[in-house]
Amino acid sequence: MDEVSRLTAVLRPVRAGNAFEETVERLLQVIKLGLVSEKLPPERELAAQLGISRVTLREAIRELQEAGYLEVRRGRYGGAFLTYAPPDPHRDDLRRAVVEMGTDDLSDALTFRMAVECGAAQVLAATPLTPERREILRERLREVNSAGPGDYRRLDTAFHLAIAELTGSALLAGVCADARLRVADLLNAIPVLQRNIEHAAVQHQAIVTAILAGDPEAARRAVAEHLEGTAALLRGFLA
Amino acid sequence: MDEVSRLTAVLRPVRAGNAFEETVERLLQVIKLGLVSEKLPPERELAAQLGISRVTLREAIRELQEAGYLEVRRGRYGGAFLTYAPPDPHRDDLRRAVVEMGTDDLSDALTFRMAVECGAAQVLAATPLTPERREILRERLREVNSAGPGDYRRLDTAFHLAIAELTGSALLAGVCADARLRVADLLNAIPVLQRNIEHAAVQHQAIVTAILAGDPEAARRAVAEHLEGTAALLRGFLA
DNA sequence: TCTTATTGGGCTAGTGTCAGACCATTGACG
DNA sequence: CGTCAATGGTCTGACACTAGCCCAATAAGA
Repeated sequence: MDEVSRLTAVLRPVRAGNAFEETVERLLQVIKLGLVSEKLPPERELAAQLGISRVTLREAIRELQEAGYLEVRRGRYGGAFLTYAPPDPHRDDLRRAVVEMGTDDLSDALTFRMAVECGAAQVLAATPLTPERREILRERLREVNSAGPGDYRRLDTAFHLAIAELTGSALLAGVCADARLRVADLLNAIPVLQRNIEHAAVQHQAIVTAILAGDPEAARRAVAEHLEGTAALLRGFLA
Repeated sequence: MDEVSRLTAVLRPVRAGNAFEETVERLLQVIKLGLVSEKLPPERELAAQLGISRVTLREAIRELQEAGYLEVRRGRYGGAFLTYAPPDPHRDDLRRAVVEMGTDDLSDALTFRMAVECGAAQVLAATPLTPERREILRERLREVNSAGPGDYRRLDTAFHLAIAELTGSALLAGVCADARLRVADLLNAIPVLQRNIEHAAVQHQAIVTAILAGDPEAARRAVAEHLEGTAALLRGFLA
């Protein structure tokens, strides 16, 4: 590894694409992850949050509207309403999603997710938590445990993101969200089986227990084991 | 944590600023971290790597030239040559750097760095490594151990980034580089004492040993202990 | 000494993006 | 049934950024 290759991580592109494309991507992932339940925030507000102009945001919304993800209504109490229901996944969908993504990108994304989510759990476990924050974590766990089939992915994501957000680091929360977004299409293509949910519930419980006990080692290990399950499943398609 | 706050991580700005500002920032950090030793790559090449036009890159370079970081020479074998030597740090510099950064941002950056670097080490330890990659890691360790006072920061950074890069995840390498960049000014303001170097050398050795032994637990713990030292020092200024 | 490849310097036409203002529509509520 | 606040729809002038091209300078090597 010479000087040149040492620079690749730092001299990566300053911006991923044009503002329009990035906005479409972000909104699409927000929708697919179920992070927004009914309608998007008003355009002016959303544009401000995303740091783009209303014109650009509207172009992105129109794209999603034409693709059938949104229905836009004018007037007071109007907005961009979600018209998206995650399709019932089949095994072929998963294979197609994996192929579409590319093996290198998938491997990259899985490694990335493993690292940042384990890191977040470890840091959170090593942090003194206020009773309020401990309760938030427990609440997220309860939510995902009581989720119906349609809500499961959404609440599972919310649980995992909560771990990163509770560290108080916006940067860390950002990369964890990013890591999730990168595998969202793949996760959506995996059928949610009752057996998997029960298995995940045990692991989620272990994660929360370790964090609340202030045990970074156990927290890290629990998250690693949890993520290894889906990672192994997805990697299986790489062969 | 309601739906709105759950969105903050994913509805963050699509782009940090304009291309010019971001480019200046990136180049400045590359220079300050010592990731490039003599001169920058040719403009056309650098612009392509950063994903920006030559015009924008040239504006950024001119800014850095006027600020005294670079000297630009025309003609064949010309280029943007570094004219930057890290100043001898004083305690006041560190205090000033911490105040300038802001306590929230500093805390965020330290948490972020802890999470992603521990995550990277853990993942790398859990990955089967080719003999070549094992040797690269040992080589980086040797380099930092044999570093002179002027080279220490640079090679220390190279060692840490190598861990992330060896995972093979460009995303992970990117965020680890980013994490380093965010605390670069602060690290540069900390005097490099012989005692600290010796202490760090022991910890570096422990990190490498754990990774080569394939022990994610130990790798994570070693990195955490290593980073906790500087983190504690910097946090001391927050009081 | 001359040639030439490589590099920075500069220009232009075209596109992307923005801020801000104003218009159009809608539905709750008095 | 009218009012009005909130929201999407549209336009404009300005600026940022890009791709591509050619020029100017430089130093190694013939």
